[in-house]
Amino acid sequence: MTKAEIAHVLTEIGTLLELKGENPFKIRAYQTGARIVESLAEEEIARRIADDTLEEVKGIGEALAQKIGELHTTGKLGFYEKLKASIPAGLVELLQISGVGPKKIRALQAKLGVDSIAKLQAACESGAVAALEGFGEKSQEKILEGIRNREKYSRRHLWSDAFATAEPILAGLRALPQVLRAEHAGSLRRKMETVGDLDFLVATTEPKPVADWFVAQAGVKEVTAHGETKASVRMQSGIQADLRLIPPEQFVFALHHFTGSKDHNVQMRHRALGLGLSMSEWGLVPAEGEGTAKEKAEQAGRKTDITSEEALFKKLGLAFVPPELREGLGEIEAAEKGELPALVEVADIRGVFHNHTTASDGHNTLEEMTAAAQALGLEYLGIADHSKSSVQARGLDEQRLADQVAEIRKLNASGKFKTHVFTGTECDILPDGRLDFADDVLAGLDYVVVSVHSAFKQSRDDMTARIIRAVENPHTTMLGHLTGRLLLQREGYEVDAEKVIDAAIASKVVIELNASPWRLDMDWRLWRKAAERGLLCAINPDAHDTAGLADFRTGVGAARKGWLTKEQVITTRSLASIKRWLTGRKKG
DNA sequence: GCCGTTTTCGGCCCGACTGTTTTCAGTCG
Repeated sequence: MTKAEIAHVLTEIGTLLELKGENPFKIRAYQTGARIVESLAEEEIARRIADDTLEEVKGIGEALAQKIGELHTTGKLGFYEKLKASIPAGLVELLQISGVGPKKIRALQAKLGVDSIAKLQAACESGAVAALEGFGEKSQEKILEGIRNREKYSRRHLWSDAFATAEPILAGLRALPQVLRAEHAGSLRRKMETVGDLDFLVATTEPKPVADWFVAQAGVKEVTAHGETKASVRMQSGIQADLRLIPPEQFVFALHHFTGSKDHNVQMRHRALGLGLSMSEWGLVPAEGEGTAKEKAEQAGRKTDITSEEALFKKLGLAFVPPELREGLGEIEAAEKGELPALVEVADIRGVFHNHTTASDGHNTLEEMTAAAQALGLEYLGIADHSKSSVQARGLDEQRLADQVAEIRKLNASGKFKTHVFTGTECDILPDGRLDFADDVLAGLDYVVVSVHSAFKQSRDDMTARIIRAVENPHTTMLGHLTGRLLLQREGYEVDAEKVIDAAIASKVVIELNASPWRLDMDWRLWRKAAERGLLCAINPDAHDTAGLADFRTGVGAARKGWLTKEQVITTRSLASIKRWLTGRKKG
């Protein structure tokens, strides 16, 4: 079994145990275990199973090590099969309903025999749920509403869509006279590729008018909470937005807390406890003594010297951890040792490769794209239209490619734009790993992006060998979207990323971080280790129109999540440096 | 189920909001 499949089983076990009413900490152990498995390299898991050292990984004990080993070697787990058999399959889907958790599900099953969404709906419609102890009319209504909208409400959203929704809300909050400071938090601030809901934090001494504005703003479909310190709304798009109203002196603690991630926060609290401090969204207070954490924090908050996240981290003996890194994947250890990377920034980007024009499936002409690149301050723009096999995308044949190259050379020579245009292609990787153009055609271009656009259903081994063959072609400059995934729409094709990365490093081929909001591929989780081993990254917007060029900014967010520095991202290099690099590759 | 320069047992983050309650459980983040 692959690590992704193992992690999936561990997560499933956690969910099933939850439905059984098991010890919450046991459940968390499985969830943590799943996350740890995901964070390890495929080969490390295999090695640790082989030499029986899985238990040395923090968070994995005897029981988890045994289960992971069994899954990895046999592809099955007796414990999991039995557990699954003991719980009606329909119970798991009940968890999707907003406001319904494990305890309510167990009560509904025990007293009404509910074991599916259909039965729950029927029970609500007959009024049986409202009559149940611990439930009432409102609960019943809420459950029905949750059933009706479960798809819409549970859906995640592309980071860029979430950001587009959040921006005007944040601006609206900042414009209120009672608001001293407002920020967004959560996975949006951490630049996760998808976002579940929006979190807004406001520092204020007059929370009521702020909450009132928030629940009454345009685009609100439903108000789900409206309290003293918190308000929640459901927007028309189905995305939920939460507002937290915080006294100014506690704002920094809340900002850190609600930025998360959960794993990061657990580790931070643990660290604080080790220093005799209790950490919460309210503040950082002595762990000992009388009173609730909130009471202590309120007293401490008035005289706290911590007024920035930098100071908060410093108090715990840590360097400032940028929000993108707060995933509980080693950032705290690195911050402690002063080994956090200086992350690449949007301002570092000097150019972009892999963009389309009307020659293939783009919506803007070469000149329009170049003008847009110049307006973005980019020194160079790579044009990489599709090759002839991508018929659906009007891929260019040899003649049309030659015409385009001539057009680009003419444009560069004209001096019309400051932005230099590189000639390239997004050359299809054919099912057997050959490229869609002959060597002499490829040799005439400034650079070559190779991508898979067909035969997605090949076996993992075939796909891996296919891509590696393409990567090893001496004319290949960079590999496009490693997995071909479309976030929230389509899984990527099966491929052994580790092996492809090794091949790319060996062949001095760059892998792109496709910055299209739907792709963000290669995934940020793979970048840290790959870059440490020497892989270079190109942040490519894969723009199909002028507006799409700016997506490189979204890509920078993903690159930062992957711990990438300016040096590891080739598109931060100057035009002169890139020209030297491209020429050098041709000679070498 | 995991972990340990306080611990091999007893902790494991903790508070807000809602709806059902008459003092609190469940859910959520």
